[in-house]
Amino acid sequence: MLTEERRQKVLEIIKEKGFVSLGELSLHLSCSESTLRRDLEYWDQLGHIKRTHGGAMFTGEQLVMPAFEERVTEALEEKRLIARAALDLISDGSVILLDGGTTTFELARLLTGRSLQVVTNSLPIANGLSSRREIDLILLGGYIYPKTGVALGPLTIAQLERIHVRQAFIGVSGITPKGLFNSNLLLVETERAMMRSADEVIVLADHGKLDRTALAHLCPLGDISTLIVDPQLSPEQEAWLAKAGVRLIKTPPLQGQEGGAA
Amino acid sequence: MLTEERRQKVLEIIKEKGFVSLGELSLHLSCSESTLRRDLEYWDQLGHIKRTHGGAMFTGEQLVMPAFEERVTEALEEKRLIARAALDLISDGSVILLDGGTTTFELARLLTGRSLQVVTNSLPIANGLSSRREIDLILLGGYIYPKTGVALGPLTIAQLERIHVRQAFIGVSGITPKGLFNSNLLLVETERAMMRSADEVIVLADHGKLDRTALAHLCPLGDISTLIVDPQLSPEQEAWLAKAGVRLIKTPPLQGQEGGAA
DNA sequence: ACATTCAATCAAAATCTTTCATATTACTTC
DNA sequence: GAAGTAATATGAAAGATTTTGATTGAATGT
Repeated sequence: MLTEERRQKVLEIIKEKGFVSLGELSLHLSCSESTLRRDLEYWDQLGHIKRTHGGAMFTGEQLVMPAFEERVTEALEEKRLIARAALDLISDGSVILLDGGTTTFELARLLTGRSLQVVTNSLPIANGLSSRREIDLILLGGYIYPKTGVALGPLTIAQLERIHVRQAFIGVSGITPKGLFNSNLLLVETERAMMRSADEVIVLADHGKLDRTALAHLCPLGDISTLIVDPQLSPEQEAWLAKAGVRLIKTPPLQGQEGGAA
Repeated sequence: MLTEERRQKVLEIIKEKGFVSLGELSLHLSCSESTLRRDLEYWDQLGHIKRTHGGAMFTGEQLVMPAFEERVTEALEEKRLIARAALDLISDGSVILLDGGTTTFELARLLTGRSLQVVTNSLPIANGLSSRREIDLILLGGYIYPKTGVALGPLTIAQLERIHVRQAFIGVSGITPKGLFNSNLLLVETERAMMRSADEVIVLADHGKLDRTALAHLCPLGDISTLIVDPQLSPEQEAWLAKAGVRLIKTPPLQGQEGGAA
């Protein structure tokens, strides 16, 4: 097999799977791991993939999985449905803000083709949207938190003070009757600034986030306009959300659920 | 068989299969490998195929990669040498600013392993550096110019006013005795702000940029501290650069790259 | 602390480029 | 139309490059 041909196959596999390990690659292609490493290096240089310890992930041409956390695949279908529900709230030509996070990332993927102004502090989202001509992208700068690739801190907050958006879509780690939580103190500072900049605050969360807390308290429940969640939440949870005056949007139940078709 | 006829067959086979090796080609056509190589060379020149080690691949109708990645390979070796020369100017632990552009991108690539604070308005650079733990990354936000993925405009400028860096590395489209040029008006505004934020302004350019102008005038020559360029510039060019008081750093010539010559 | 995984290096194999002599084609001239 | 000449195409060989798989010590993640 020709060098180029093999490289194409390598890229194809990575593109298909999102992430591969070296061992997995060498199952498909008969050549040494050294060679595969070199191929990964090659595509990495061209920016189509990103090498990681143990393998590589696709980052090229399209909206891609965030290069950051592996939680992405967790509850993926639910996140997609939540993102789709969020999409329905967005009208053409408006200005929205997208927080970092896996669910907002899913939402970003769905925005293609819509004429919008999108503000975000998330590197993966900016990445995916940057080549879309139909979308005006405004990136929030600041200190980049390496773990998730979002901009945080005083610079980000200062920039938010000069920006006003119709809707802000926020992801959180936990929701309890006490309010919303996220895992990082700087992050919640930044998210508070986002909320101040928005007419409407829409929180995206799967039911797993309910009744869970995290390190940093973001705000009381009353500060948000809308919560979009999948329908698998308990009646009690629904009750205290209603009591706090949160507008609750439940996604339709999973249709093709069951059995992760291999 | 006529030459033309054989060449057509060669192209046809490549188009059909996508990839072919030389051996495979010579099964279908009875002539020497030398001749087939010349045929591949012929079609390669016309852009219908791309020669590779061991054979060739069809490219006639394939889509081309976006502008950014394409330009990367142009004068790549020179850019790398320029980037390497720039690297020598950076001391560990310092704060640098990287403009967008292909040469600064090469520089960013070389930064891995150095403990630095890096400020950039370039999405591709931020991408590459975001997971490096040894590097503190500060991203400049703003309107993202889709063509090159850099942040521009008033938001970016406002953010730069709150930042101070030791060295700013800037890429330009043209350099003449009249000064520096770039292709985008918003971009030069932003770059001026970068220059204001830096103690030292270092411009990276290959010799092809000399004596070329572009749409937007950035600044007179006197405003920059240092120009790093490959050594293929004319004596006149060197003269007017010296006259303007620009510190000129020439990279070593391409061929004579010392180092690990075995 | 451990087991992986990585980057760097090396030698062998494959392939490439260059060069040259020969064969073929095209063109000129008579 | 035939012979001679220039231009191009071909095949083969030598030396330079590239690719590859294996091996090493270093770096990384649990």
